[in-house]
Amino acid sequence: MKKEYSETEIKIKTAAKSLFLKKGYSATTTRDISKESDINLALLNYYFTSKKKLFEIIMLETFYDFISKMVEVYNDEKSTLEEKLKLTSSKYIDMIIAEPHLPTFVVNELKNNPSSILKILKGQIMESKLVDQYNDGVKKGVYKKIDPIHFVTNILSLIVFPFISSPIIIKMKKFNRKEFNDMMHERKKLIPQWILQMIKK
Amino acid sequence: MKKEYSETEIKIKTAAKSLFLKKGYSATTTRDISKESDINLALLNYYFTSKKKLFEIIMLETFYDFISKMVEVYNDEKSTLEEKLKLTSSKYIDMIIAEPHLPTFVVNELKNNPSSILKILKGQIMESKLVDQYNDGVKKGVYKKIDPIHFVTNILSLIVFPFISSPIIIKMKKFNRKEFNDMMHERKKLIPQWILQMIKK
DNA sequence: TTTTTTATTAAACATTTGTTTAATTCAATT
DNA sequence: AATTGAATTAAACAAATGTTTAATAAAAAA
Repeated sequence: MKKEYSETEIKIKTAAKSLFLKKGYSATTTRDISKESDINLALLNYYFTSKKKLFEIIMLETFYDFISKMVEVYNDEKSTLEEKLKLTSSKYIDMIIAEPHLPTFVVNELKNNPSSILKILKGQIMESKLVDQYNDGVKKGVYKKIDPIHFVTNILSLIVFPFISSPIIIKMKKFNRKEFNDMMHERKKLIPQWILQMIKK
Repeated sequence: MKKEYSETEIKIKTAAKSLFLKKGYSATTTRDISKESDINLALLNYYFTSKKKLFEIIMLETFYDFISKMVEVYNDEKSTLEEKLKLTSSKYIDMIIAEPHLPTFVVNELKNNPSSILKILKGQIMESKLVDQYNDGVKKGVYKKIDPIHFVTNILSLIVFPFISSPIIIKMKKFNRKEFNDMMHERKKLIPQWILQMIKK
């Protein structure tokens, strides 16, 4: 599964990831990548065969990082449902602030290439500890009886979508980047509260 | 503001919109458009000067449709806050089911071209009747005192994001397209309820 | 040291792509 | 019917782009 990459390969991958995330697959040229990584153009094909292959490697790694961050938290045995909500919000918001292009990139590749990406995604979410805990709450009569897919969907929506629509928010509130990020940090606390209110009877 | 388009211009625009929405700007070629619209390649430049100009026209029209649907409902004088929530959910979900590529398209162009798109967006949302009604509720002590930007953001997040992440949802639940759409229809009722629970004290 | 393999480079190649040209057809006007 | 201007077409052009080649440099193995 893992592969050891040489120094040049890492240089290429790093530059390519940055460009693919920022501009997407089609708008990124191999010459862009060679320039950004400061390697000779031919080395891209020498090491990665083709632009497409290189892209697929990066895409899979990126998507894997994105999903596994969620899966880990959702399947933690010790934490409560509320703690899981807090940790997920916090981790994701930090991750996306550090890499603002991540959501649109993932979203686009989901659309263009759903099958290959989604191999990663087995039952790790709908059969997670978090969903169990939610279902327990339903049985105990403290949570409303709604298909947990809505619960899972809503968490991700409230966390991720604001980043995707950041230009709108920034415009509407006349924010600068810092003020926008502050708003996102604020949501780390708010989202878990909101989610709990949504599911409570 | 408005322009009368000839039959051929409409054929070009229709095909171009469909392709730009599906594949994005860079991945759509002028030859794709000429083929799909069944017009001669040179006519694209004859009528629209360049691929870029054509794209900008389509992008602005599309974005305008997307936003104005929200602005209209939000500024309706007669309806209550709850009615506005219901109507927005319902209208948007129907719109996106009919044009599933819309959200990712808007999202991408927001990222690539925020300034030109957002000219459309003045204070029509943050100074809307809906936000007034929310602020009234806060004053009356029935709603929690939180910056209304969160309120507005959450509405759009819960409506739009599930479509963007549809491949994930479909995979997790082993849905087909119809079952996914049914889930979205279900959310027309649920989202207004959730939003109200989120803001209530 | 010599040989062999691996890494790197500049240049070339073949397509693709956006755009333009120049000729032709069509429609409206005189 | 003749003329004018707009609409349409096939072909060509120039630039961009992904990939390959063939030569050279560097590193590893003998």
